[in-house]
Amino acid sequence: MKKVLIGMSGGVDSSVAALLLQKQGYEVIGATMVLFDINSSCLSSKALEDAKKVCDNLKIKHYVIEFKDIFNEKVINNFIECYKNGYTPNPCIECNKHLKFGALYKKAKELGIDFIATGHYAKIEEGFLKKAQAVEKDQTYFLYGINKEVLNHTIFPLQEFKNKDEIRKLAIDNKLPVATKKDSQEICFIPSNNYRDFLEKNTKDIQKIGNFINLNGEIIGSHNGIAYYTVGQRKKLGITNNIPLYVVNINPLNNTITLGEEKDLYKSDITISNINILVNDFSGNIKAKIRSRAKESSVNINWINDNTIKVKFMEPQKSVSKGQSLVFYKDDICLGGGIII
RNA sequence: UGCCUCGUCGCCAAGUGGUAAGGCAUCAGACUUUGACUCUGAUAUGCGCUAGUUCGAAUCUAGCCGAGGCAA
Repeated sequence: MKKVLIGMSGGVDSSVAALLLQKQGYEVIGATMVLFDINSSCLSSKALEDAKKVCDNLKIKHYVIEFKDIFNEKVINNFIECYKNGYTPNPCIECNKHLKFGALYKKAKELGIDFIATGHYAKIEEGFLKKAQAVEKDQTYFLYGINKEVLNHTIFPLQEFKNKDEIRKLAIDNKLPVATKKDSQEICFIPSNNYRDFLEKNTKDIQKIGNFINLNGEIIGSHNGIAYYTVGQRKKLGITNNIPLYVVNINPLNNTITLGEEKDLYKSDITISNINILVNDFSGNIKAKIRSRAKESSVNINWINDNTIKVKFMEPQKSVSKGQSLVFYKDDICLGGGIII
């Protein structure tokens, strides 16, 4: 019997995924990763209990695996450093790369388990990472960074579902204790959903008041520190104008933030680094997007070196933020991507 | 000191006798496994103050207070 280690968050998706694997005849072992101090978040201890309950329910083994150190290094520190330097991090992408499809995969191998699984909405076919059947829930954007080799040892049991309702229905029909649990959406280690508070509590010297300037370089107000803003942001600027103003640029060198109008947010030329390519044939009509829920657009690719690509979009993209990821697609295949610099 | 102009939400600003538009900011929801964006909703019993004219005043009148300008 094939063994599979499934990452269980305590939510509906990963619980149903475990159920499906079991029905498909796998020997399923549940694993919940403890990634940060549980006391700091009641949500997290609840999540752990829920995962356990589901495993009891399915009569499968459940491991609790501590990855605090690696999470702290690869996700939280990275998160803080990015914001300090005027970048806008995407912690979920880092977590997928280093934790779920990094440390967890390693752990599975140590335990003599060949496959890992998660409740992600994505598909794996013939070694390709493809968009989920439920396109509107597709999460390949968050998965482009994972190691290609790991793909061949990964199962996404939710890949054929058309929508979330079907999954919830399965959970209810099978009496999973988390069937009606609300979807999570905030950054997992910031349950308050306020990353600015988090930065204040977890770093020193992050508040550095500086100037808001307009496109002509004139000072038009003062900001609370570049870490509190991201390109494209409109709210919480506190600057009045007859038309709305947006952050168009963050300048860490002189601690200023440039504000402009909506029309000033569009860019066609984007450079990325930290490239991860998931296919052998990276050519043809390639499309790309710069945020999970954006529409893809055709691009031209220009390799600068092994780890840097200049990407030119046919349609200008709005609010391009350094630190966010650009992900390539060809039809429903996710080709890989990189981080905007 | 004389004359002129102006004073409407935190900011800008409609309204010029008929019962307070709008934009920006702010707040709250929705959307969303990042950050943002977006969408929806909320926000002045009151228009510098005090009297008066009128059925009715932010809108007219007088005085006062405040801001700016012109003149000596």
